[in-house]
Amino acid sequence: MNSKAGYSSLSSPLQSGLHKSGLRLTPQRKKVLDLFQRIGSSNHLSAEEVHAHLLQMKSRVSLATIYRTLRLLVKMGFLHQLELSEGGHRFELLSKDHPDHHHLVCINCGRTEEFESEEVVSAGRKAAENKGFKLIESTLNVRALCPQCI
Amino acid sequence: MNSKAGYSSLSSPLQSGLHKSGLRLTPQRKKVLDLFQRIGSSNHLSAEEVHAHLLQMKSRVSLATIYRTLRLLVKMGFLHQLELSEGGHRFELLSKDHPDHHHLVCINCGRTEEFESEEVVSAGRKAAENKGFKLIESTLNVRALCPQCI
DNA sequence: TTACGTGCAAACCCTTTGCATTCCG
DNA sequence: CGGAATGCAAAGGGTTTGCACGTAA
Repeated sequence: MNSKAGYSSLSSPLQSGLHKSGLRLTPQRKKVLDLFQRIGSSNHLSAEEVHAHLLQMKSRVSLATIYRTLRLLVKMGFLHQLELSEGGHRFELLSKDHPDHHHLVCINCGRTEEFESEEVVSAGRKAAENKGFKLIESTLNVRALCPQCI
Repeated sequence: MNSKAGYSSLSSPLQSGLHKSGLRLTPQRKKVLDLFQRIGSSNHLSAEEVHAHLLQMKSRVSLATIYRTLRLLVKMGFLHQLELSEGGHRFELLSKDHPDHHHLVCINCGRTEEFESEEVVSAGRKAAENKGFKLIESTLNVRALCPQCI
């Protein structure tokens, strides 16, 4: 039933999420989210890169629409926006089997590794509690040099 | 010998650091660093804000020079560049009595609190070790809502 | 049919840069 | 004096927006 050949014509999470807010499922929105799902959750793409990837698969989506769509998908919780690069943001798929994680970035070549850490999560939680803040998310960015760049 | 009551005419850290590299101590560079020292290490200023603060104290320093100076002071280790705001970078004074610390930011009003955490520091260190990276710095950014904005 | 969404280009914000002039050492 | 630094304005990169047309529901 739910195999590779079968496809879920019955309202994808994206479609139902959109409809709930009176928004529409457009081919462009579908293509952008599909791209992230196809490349997996460990990839971090910039808006320009999303644009380029789609072009490669013969889908011309304007950059303006890509920016609008990325913002929307972040707000809807499908994507996560990273703050790690110097020039511009990057986005990654947010999935259950790939929860709270942090990034180790080589400041020389940009290579990025991910890791998880319960201590970091609890440190963020404690900090928020101490100051009376309501936690939204905490992200640890580790700037470093990768083996090749040392 | 010394004219006024106790002043350190003998080469400030800024001056000696600059001279070591064949660079010069200019009034502009002095004013920017002085500003950060005057407001203390818990303030996070954007380039525009530095510009405005200096104007208030009747010092016109061009924005271009402020950007150049901020980059220089970061490279020299006097300032630290934060990655937390959506629009543009912020800078803070780096001092010994105010070491490794992290930021709790209200995503609504921008209010920022600082905190320290040994667990976070060691989590970053471990992550770098595990992947064979050479650690440079690790910063935890906690996005949250402050009491007033909840 | 009718909002909502798209594409295009212009506008925007933050930051950097080229160049003539100023000025530190 | 000579090279470094400044100020100005223009250029630059990433992102947003106004508007007319296209299109999902």
